Amino acid sequence: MTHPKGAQPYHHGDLRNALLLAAEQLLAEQGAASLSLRAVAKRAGVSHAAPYRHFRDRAALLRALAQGGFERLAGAIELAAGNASQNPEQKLVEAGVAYVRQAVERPALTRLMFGGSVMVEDDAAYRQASAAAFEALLKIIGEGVAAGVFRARDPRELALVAWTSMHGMTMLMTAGLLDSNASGNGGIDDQVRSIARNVIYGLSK
Amino acid sequence: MTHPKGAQPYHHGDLRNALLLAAEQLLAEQGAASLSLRAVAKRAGVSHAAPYRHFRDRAALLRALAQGGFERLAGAIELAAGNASQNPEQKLVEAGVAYVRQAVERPALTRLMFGGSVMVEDDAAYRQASAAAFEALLKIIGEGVAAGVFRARDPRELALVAWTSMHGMTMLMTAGLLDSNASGNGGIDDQVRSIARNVIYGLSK
DNA sequence: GCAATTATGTTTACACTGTCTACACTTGTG
DNA sequence: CACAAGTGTAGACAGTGTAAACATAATTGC
Repeated sequence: MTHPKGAQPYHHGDLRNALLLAAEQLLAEQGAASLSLRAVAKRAGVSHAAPYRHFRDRAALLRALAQGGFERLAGAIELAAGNASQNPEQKLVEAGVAYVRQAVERPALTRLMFGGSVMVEDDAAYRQASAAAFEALLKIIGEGVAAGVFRARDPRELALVAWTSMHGMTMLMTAGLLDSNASGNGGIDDQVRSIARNVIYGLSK
Repeated sequence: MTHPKGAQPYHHGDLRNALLLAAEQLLAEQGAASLSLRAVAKRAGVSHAAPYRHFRDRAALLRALAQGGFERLAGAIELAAGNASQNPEQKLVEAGVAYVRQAVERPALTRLMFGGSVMVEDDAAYRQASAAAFEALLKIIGEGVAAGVFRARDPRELALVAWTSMHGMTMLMTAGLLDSNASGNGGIDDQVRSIARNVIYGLSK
């Protein structure tokens, strides 16, 4: 530590995380398209080329951001399923609520995660993070099938149905094509529960 | 027409459409993020500022592209529903197949349409085009409810369920998180049919 | 017919972006 | 304590969106 107090140290100390934090803020403020690496550097109080010591390029930064989002998502699903009752149906519904809620709270991050513009290369950590979210869901379904609550089918098939529904709702909401703020925040949750139950019980008579 | 033959006329004649066409090609080739207005202009054989005579800015071009996508989507749904048998369930399934197929054929356009980065302002034509796609779906469901095939609920509620499922599948596929090319093109259709039927009949026993 | 107006393209210019290279400082290691 | 590796800075470059000034073609009013 040679820097006199009051002056900024030449080395930031934790720039990588500081950049991710700044980037997440800017992402939420103005969306991914207009998120400039230079603005991220400026917000972190660092020169415009400094990020290149921690991320190969802009895409790598965005990928790291998305990866963090998947980790939080998987955590939220597992937490919700754990808190819900033992009833697999209810677990599934609450997992869906957690999924959508998590996404709607961070629409820009969600669109980044699922937008497809990131990740084209097979970033291993990235794929693993997104797979973990699906596995959490798969576990709930598997238990439900074992308990005889859900139809005796390949849990992967049923999990896919649940996932696509919740994911579709998420995407439509973050795209602004669904009233994501219909009658407050509880409104979203109820909307998700309604859809989830309809998926569970089916559309047909 | 003062231009000698062999030379390009000063006025293009149909530049707006030429720009949209060029943009759609570039979109498919390299995605929306790196779609530059200048590249579009170059492909249309025109100077880099010419597009500004037809689109206020880059976003306006993208919005026009997305709007066209919605119109095609609505058309594909209606066509599929019309071709299917009178059975509302089957109509619904085939509408889903059309929806997903249309999207998977143009992944970049689809992500543009539903990516949320476009359209923030209430572009009336845009909203109308996207609403038309939903109305086509609503009609199928309404007929099914009237025929007693689907449960006696608000058709909007049921349509929402169907929409979210199909849309979720679409988004996961175009993001590369689902095997969109699992065993050829028929593979997609079958996957959609499987999910659609599961939604119709429900997950629970 | 033909001038005036409007529509449509071009050129030039500017600020901003991602990224590269050369350099400076700091920190650890022999 | 030298020196190598790691981390941050400064400057440069090509490419971007967009605005302004200008050029040309098409249209309109007489």
